[in-house]
Amino acid sequence: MADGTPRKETRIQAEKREIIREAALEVFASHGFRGATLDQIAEVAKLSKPNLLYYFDSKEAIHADLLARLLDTWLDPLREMREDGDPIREIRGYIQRKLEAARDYPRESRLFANEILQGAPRLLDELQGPLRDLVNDKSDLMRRWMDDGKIARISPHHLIFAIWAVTQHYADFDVQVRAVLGKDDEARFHDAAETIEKLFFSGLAPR
Amino acid sequence: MADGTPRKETRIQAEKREIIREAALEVFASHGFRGATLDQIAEVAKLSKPNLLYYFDSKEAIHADLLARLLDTWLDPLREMREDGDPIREIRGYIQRKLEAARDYPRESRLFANEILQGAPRLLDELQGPLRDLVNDKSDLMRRWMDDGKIARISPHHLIFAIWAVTQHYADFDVQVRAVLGKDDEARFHDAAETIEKLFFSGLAPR
DNA sequence: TGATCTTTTGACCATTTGGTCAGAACGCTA
DNA sequence: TAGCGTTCTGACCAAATGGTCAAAAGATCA
Repeated sequence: MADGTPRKETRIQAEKREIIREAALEVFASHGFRGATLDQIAEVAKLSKPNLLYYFDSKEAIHADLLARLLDTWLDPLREMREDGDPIREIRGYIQRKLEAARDYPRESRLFANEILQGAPRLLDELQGPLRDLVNDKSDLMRRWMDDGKIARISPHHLIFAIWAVTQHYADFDVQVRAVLGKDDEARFHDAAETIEKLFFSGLAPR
Repeated sequence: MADGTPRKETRIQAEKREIIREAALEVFASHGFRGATLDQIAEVAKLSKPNLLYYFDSKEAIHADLLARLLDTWLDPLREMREDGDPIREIRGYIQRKLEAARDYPRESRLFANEILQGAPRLLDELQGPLRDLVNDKSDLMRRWMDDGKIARISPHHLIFAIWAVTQHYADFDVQVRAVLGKDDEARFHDAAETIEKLFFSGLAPR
């Protein structure tokens, strides 16, 4: 087998690569790409540094691997928003899924946030391509709901931004949220859901 | 003058330190603390690296200086929220000021975001002290407004988080916003203001 | 103008860090 | 179990980076 075709991934390769991804996610999410070191990742993964580099070509390669897997996970909650079904329920469901993602996958959220903050050097194409297309698609959908008088008329793009912002905030700015609410406010995601719900659907104006 | 008292800052010192702050803000905001290098800062400031270190003791010291100046600027818009005056107007005004800050001082916003994302290692005390106190104070104020039926009943803490999230999003996630809206949507801050306004005060439910 | 204090610089240093490599250890299967 | 491909490691390297220092250059003012 002298051709360039990589032979099938062995069991050990699959396992170790997964261990490395897990460790790298941990480290990249809390220190950013530049802030993370291979030594740290190796330590968390309990592997030697050369061993890391046996499974991935470079630090960049590990990071790229994580990002590549991230975007789909990231967009799935929005993809699930369906044309049929009650508009208010659909939007509420989307907010809920996004908030759950922030609660259950904060490291992924921070990895993403770190990347965007630095100008998305390794993700720009994805943003301008698949992300943009999906958002435009769902914006059209929401506009139809508005035309039918099912929801208030508002900029769909900025509504989506608002949903991203308020949900991801609880993952990305978790330290700040905790600092304000007190160390471990276990109810914070529940309270957040309730508040966002009221805010987004009824607004602040008194009844 | 052999005592430890630092003698008065000279004109040149004041000027150069300001130039360095400006350059460092630029670099730290776009690369984070670890990602930024003294060489980059020196280049932007058009000074030699040893010259930088003549004005600031270390990379840490420059960063600390920026952060120290940041928090006040950061909290001022919230401080301005007054008990007298119409509640809805006061909250609207706060949102507006925050959005203007995101538009006019995106680097400061990103510097802050970078810091929080990494767990706020150099800012935690400020968050748990002054920030927390101010938020609690304004939360009490809002609760009084709710008791008086002036605004809908909602968690004041999470309302404040929501305001932070949706406004800072336009600074911190600017690349993503641009990627979705198209390269240079000059109206994005105007549209954002309008959308947030409608969302927060009337909500999505159809009239 | 000269003396003194401030500012600037080039050369240099130690550490950190991403990455390489030769060979040893391991594990699968004929 | 022998043989061979896979996995792993210690030693090592070059570049990047934060920081130092002695001395030169520039201000300042009596």
